Amino acid sequence: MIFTNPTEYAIRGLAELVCRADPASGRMMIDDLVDGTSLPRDFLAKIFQKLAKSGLLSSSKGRGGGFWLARPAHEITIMQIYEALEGPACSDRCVVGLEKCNDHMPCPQHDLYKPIRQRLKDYLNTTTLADLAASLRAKQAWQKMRVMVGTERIDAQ
Amino acid sequence: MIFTNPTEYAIRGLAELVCRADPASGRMMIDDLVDGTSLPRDFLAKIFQKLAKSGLLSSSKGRGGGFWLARPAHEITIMQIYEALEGPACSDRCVVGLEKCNDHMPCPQHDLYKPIRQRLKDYLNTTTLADLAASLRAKQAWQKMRVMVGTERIDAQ
DNA sequence: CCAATAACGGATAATCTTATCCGTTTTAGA
DNA sequence: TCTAAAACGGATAAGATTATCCGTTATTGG
Repeated sequence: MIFTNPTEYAIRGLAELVCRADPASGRMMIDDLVDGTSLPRDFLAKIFQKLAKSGLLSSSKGRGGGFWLARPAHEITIMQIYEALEGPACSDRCVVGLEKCNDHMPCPQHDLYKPIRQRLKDYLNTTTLADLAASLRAKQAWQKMRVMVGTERIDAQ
Repeated sequence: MIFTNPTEYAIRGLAELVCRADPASGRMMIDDLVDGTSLPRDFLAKIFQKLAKSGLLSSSKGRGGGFWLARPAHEITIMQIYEALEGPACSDRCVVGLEKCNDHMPCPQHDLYKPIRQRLKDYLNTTTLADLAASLRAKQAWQKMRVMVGTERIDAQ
């Protein structure tokens, strides 16, 4: 509905990175990052390379290499990830796809949809990787608890 | 961002239908509907056939045939068009794509995004073809006015 | 009843997205 | 300095989406 496949991989991959990277260096290899998850190794590697080029990630080759955030997790927003992968201002088209619709030549739907679009943008702009990592940790703790209590099959999937 | 290409074509095509069909019968042929627009004839025909199968449109073959709304324009919502083409409940996944996330096993992001998703759904559920047709008419009148005043090139696309 | 016409529907093509593969380059540790 | 290891990057494959084509079927007006 909102993100493409690669963008979702990126978000999940980055959240995993923040959660599980070596605390001292913040660094992690793709192979380590991927295991325990269902993220596709090669494809995610390509995506991370793109994120490195766009300046969200840093990387180094060779032994001891890997990826790490180019700046603190609380300074990387979902919007930045989104735009790095799907291009800038990719959320500004007319909702209903009428032709040549923008703020200067609006159709009435444009104005009706505007607050919704704005709300979404606010979410994307204020939610950071730090938040996502916290969410991921919370979710994992939650699942672990459920397994212990033995209710994990009740409403799985 | 929200709709696929075919869904946008459908929305535009249906809005055109409502605006320009024969007022008495509400009926219109694909060929007439398409001209004057940039809508792709054959592809839109396929989409309209799908909408006919799903019960939003009625159609008849042969001479004097064409398409017409199966019920009044104000009773057809964007959501119905959307679901006819992209499947039911297609807007309920976890925003950030964490695995197995739903209302029973939420991640925190799930709850944060919920009101935004709800807002969007409300819009899709309350906006009807009648509204879209009105928007289309307003937009066309607006453009016509601009052409007459001679300012149409100032901020065109 | 015939011919023109319009939607129908299956086949196919084109394009874009998603995914994988593999040789290359870089780096560090032994 | 050599070797193993890791990201890099180009090529390619696989699949899904988007789009077109064309013969078929149904309908109606003449």
